[in-house]
Amino acid sequence: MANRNHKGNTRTRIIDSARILFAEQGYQKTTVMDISRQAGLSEAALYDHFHGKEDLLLAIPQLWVSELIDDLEEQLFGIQGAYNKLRKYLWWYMRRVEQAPLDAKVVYLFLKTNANFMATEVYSNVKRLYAYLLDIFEEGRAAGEMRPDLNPYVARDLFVGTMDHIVTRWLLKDQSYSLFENLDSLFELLSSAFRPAPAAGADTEPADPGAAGVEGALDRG
Amino acid sequence: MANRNHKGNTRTRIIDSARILFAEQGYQKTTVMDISRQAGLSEAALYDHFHGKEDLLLAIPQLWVSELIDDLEEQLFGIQGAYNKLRKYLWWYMRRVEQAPLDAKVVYLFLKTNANFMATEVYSNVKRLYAYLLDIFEEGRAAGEMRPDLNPYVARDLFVGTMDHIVTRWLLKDQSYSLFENLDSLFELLSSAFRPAPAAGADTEPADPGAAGVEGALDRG
DNA sequence: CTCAGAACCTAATGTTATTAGGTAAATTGT
DNA sequence: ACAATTTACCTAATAACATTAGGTTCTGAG
Repeated sequence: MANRNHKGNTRTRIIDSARILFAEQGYQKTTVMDISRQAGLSEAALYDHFHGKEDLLLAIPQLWVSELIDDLEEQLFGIQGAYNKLRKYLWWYMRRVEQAPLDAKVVYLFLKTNANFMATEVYSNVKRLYAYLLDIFEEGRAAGEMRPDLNPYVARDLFVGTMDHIVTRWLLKDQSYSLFENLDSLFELLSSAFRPAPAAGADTEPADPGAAGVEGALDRG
Repeated sequence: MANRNHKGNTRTRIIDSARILFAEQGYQKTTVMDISRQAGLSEAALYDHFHGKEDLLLAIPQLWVSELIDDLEEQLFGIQGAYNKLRKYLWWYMRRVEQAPLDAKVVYLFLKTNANFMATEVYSNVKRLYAYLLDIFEEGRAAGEMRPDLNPYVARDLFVGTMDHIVTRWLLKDQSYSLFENLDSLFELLSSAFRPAPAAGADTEPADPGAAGVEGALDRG
């Protein structure tokens, strides 16, 4: 018999226990004893696998996020047009969050605010995920689908900020509704932000940037 | 002599010390001893003023946020047109964050993820702050400045999400650049999301909702 | 001028994270 | 096959905090 020498197995078991407990009760209110008990070992044994509680926290979503990276290219492969890619991106991400709410909770609620997060591999992967959007916006602009004066970084902020906001609220409200509610309407709004200002009747190639027109005298900060 | 009986004075001094330390080193890494020492008293004395460390955390931004509420109406008073109000809102908020980065840091990085936050007075004030936007979008739609099919809640998510994203990054990057960089360009993008789809030459009343047109065969989540 | 209570103190107490030091099973080198 | 290591685990400290007990000094009202 003897269940020793699980190798990587135990590590996974600890991570799984921690993920559930952190997502359930929060990082602070979960004790190391809670986790080790749930994983079926002593506190000290946990420290043979992780440097500490925080190290464990950082380890939880590593696999999930790296899988996201791999899946993203896969999912967008073959889709034509910036808006189509954008839409796929949004639906795909929401689905992935819906499928792994615990990982999402750890990332959004406990990791993103953590001081050491920016030094993490998770962080650099998240950045890559978001950076993908820059290419899409560039493509859209180059193809004339999007406004010629579009700043891809600003566009990304708009897109990512909105997405993160939706996800965060959903997580805080304990996934009590569907992430896809209003998503069509949201995407429609986002899309029109990027579309070129249509110059009277045509639906491609607008000439003038600054064609705002509606607002009048605006005050400055 | 005798500096006893400060009454409310000491409470303020504790809050000020905690605000600085939390913003500097984070909530977890700041000890109650750090705070009480900085405020010039013993740990036990601190507990005569606050129920505990978390209670103290929640108390920090209370004044700031309630001042925001009061100031907002003041600032928007007399401004005509939904876009003008929206712009003022954005610039005003960024300015307030810039002026009180420590409070903003506490709210954005330590409070928003806190489980008890939703039961806080700060939370209900933040909600009121955001709810104000709903009125603006309603107004814009009613006046024909904005698209007739605009969902105010979705519009608010777009606006708030983007704003929060910009602010959060700025805070995480230690305020190393100006919050107002690209703000004009950002506002332009946001505005065009809300503007009615101009039906060939006119600038009011587009008939059909689903008038997306650009994207083709889209997959569904 | 007493007395309630405010504001503060030192010194416990309790809870957690983390470490020391050890044991037995498994693995490795010979 | 069998010493020597290494791995995976343990019990029992230790240490860092948050929080509480219980007391002292000052202040101000009656």
